Amino acid sequence: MQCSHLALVIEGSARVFKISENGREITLYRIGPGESCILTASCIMSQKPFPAFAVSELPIQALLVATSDVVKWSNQEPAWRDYLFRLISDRLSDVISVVEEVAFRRVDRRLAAYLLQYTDKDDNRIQVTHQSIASDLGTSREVISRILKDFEQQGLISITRGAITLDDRQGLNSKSTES
Amino acid sequence: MQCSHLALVIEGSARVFKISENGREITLYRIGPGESCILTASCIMSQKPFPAFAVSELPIQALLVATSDVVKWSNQEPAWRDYLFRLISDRLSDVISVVEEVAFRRVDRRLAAYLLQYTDKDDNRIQVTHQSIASDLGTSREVISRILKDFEQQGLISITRGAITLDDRQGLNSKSTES
DNA sequence: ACATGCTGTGTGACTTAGTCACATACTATT
DNA sequence: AATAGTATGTGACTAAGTCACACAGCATGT
Repeated sequence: MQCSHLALVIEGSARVFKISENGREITLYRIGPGESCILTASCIMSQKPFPAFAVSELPIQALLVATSDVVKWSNQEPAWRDYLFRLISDRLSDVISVVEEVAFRRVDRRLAAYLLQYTDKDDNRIQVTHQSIASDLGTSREVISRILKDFEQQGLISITRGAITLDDRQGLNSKSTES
Repeated sequence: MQCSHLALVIEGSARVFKISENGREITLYRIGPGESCILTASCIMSQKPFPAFAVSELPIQALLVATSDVVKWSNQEPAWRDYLFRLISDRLSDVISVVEEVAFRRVDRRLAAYLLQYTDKDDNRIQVTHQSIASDLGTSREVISRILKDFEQQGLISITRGAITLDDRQGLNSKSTES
């Protein structure tokens, strides 16, 4: 995939992920307002192909900047250049964190952290399928289902089709951080 | 860790890696001649702390560039700026590859690929401990020892203390690529 | 030479993770 | 109510990671 434009996200969000031959996925990072698909930026500046996929999660409103302008501005505008640098650097640390997570942390802890991070603070509910959690964490659906069931039996959450409710944030939190 | 200089490697190589609480390690990428510790670059340009460790493997000869110069040149020299961009971009794809490997590929396949990549083409020998392979691939020593033993029993390699000899590159190669 | 200690490797038993093949349950549509 | 499509549950098996410890190879000093 060659990039002809750089998308500057104003509203919405997108998920950038890798996909394996057998169809498993793992999220590398997300892009929110004020950010941009830095892989695009990266492949614009270094003229290389794009090593991952991206899909929008929330409807996206974005500015499209032509590659020629991206390059031109980075020649003329220190602020723009700094913005690009910071963008790539941030993604680099994001992806390094993912490596760390996948290589070192147990799935149940990562799942607990995921739930705490993405669940609505107001109603303690999150609308997701087990499959989409699995795709985020880079594991398989069955694994997520089983751990969720475990959490439920420990009274930490309640599971319904397509949604999860957190009943004990405290407990989940200690799960996510324990040894 | 704050970075006061950017190291431009002329000779030698270094390994950049993450380390977990329990002491397990995983290599993120290596730095060779003509490259530089881009995490350093990254944290210079974005003024953030450094998210990993690096150690030299082969004795390193390097140019140290003061951070002030790094910034100044990137304002004035398009070529220097492009060099920096490409460096970070390359690291980003390196690390993304690592994510892919760890999340999706089996350890035996990764180990076979590792042996093929790092073993001396002339004498088909590589001098490494099982532990250092494990630290590279982000797994534990026992796992590596067992798979190596497996490979040995299949006649693919010979194991001696501190070194491995490849007896069947072909066979290893099909191992590393099979489904 | 031999004793000592350090580093590297082997192994069993156990837990956690991933795969495969299904069964079952919930929802929307007709 | 019947059906199709999506979501979840589960058992059985393989792969990977952990823990505890045995043992082997090599260097050192006396």
